[in-house]
Amino acid sequence: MERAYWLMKSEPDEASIDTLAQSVSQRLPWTGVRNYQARNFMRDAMRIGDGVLFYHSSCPQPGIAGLAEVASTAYPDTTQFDPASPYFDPRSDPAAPRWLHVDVRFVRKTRLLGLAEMRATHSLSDLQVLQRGNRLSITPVTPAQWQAVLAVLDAG
DNA sequence: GCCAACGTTGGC
DNA sequence: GCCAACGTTGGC
Repeated sequence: MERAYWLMKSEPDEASIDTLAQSVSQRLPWTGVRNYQARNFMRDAMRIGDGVLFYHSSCPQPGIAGLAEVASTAYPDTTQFDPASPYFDPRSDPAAPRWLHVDVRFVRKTRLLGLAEMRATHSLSDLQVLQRGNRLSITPVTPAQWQAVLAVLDAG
């Protein structure tokens, strides 16, 4: 299967591109996804080696902050069973975990490609994350969109 | 299956 | 803090 591409949102207060870069293995479990569509992308469509645009959300400067790579297939998210976790889900059955996640590996930081610039750039205008009403924390990116993002990053 | 109420996301 | 948009829940 050929390499696919994704945009994954993270709140930098929780996990930023620097968190990923500075983690021991430069690799983090993408825990906390509690949306079925986003979960299904990880479970059904992601493959090891897929490219990831690391996006900072809910922060002063939202935008793409770096590149990463899918580093595992999907496996159960342990935070769903931890009552102390904000991601605790009392309705999830340990025998059939509801929530899964992949691991993500650091590739490199980029300049911050801010949301306003993304919106102002024609070649990026069809990115799913920019579409009206989109709230998904994980969205697919086409090979053409991936190339366009890299080109815009280089141009800046 | 419908749909109103409620919760969450996330930019501004 | 506001609010648009969308997802989830649960009564019926």
